[in-house]
Amino acid sequence: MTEDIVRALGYLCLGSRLKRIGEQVQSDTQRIMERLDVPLQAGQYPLLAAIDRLGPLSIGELAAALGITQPGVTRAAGLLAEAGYITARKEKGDQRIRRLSLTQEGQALIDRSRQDIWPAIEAAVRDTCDGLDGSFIAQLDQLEDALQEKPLHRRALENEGRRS
Amino acid sequence: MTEDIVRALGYLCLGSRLKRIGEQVQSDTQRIMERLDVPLQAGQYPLLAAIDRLGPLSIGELAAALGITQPGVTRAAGLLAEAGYITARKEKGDQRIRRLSLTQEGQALIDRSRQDIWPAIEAAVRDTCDGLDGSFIAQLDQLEDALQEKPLHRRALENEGRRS
DNA sequence: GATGAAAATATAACGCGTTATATAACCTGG
DNA sequence: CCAGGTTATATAACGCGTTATATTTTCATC
Repeated sequence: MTEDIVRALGYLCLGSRLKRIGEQVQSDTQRIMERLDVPLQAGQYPLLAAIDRLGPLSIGELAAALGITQPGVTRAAGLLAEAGYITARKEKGDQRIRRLSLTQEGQALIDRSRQDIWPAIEAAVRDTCDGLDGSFIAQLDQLEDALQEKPLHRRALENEGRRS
Repeated sequence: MTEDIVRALGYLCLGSRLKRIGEQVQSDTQRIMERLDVPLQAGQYPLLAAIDRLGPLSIGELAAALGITQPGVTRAAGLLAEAGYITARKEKGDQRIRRLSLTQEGQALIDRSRQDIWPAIEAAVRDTCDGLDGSFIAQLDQLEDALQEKPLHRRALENEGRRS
């Protein structure tokens, strides 16, 4: 087994490493969602959650709320609209603004998520992060090891078993 | 200023958040590299560093060393070969394997990097991470705040000034 | 020593972020 | 009241990761 260079390089590769761990978490999360029949990409949840939490938002407000760029939101919102979870209507008064709201299906999905899906994901992630301590780099090491040893989706499964 | 939803959602959005911070770090790092006239993408450094550190590697070994998938390495290696920093030659004995080595320019770039570039990047990142403490989520909050307040490239600039 | 499985790499298509730029609606000063 | 700048969104092109699959070479077995 060859050395993990990104980990070995430490501060020098912090960006690559954070992206790598983030992708791992997203991919594990996706598996939890698939098992619970959630018809979304993991990355689309924040967008829906933002509208749910803050009320109907413009594209620009969403971009600010999510910390991503406007074209990213425009595209993601297009996909979610196509899937039927949000709708856009032009703002009365300023026709440039398209205000995005949840549809009934979108709201239903959020309701179900708040009830069943989000708690499962959150518990799995919290479980993984709970034991971490020490410097930032040390915690990244531990987090990667923990995800490797028991991925989020396995933790979610075991939590589910324990609860039923 | 609207609420930062990804931060507010905490464990639930950890994947999105790690990716977001990673992209921020990469983008700041890129600016440091541009100022120092490094003709690379920040994400290409780990690949060169791996070959430098471990010697000529096959595509598969590189993928393992970097923790990314083989097609990702194939493409990145193609770009670095095109740019003249690495070469591939078929393994004597097993013609399936293409072993990647640094060219003279690649080695020169690495030498310069070890001397001047990597220390600058590493110092800026270490500077940013040094004060972090507490739980993982707490450290992520602090890291984002620190990057926001003084980006890596500004830290690198100031360090340079201090050294000269 | 041919044949079929396994291994290494390549290619294609996509996800999701980015930057740069185009378009359309709004606002403001002369 | 319109000319020009600003603002909101859309579009295009790219970066860099992924999965799925094709291709080539090797290996093992009969």
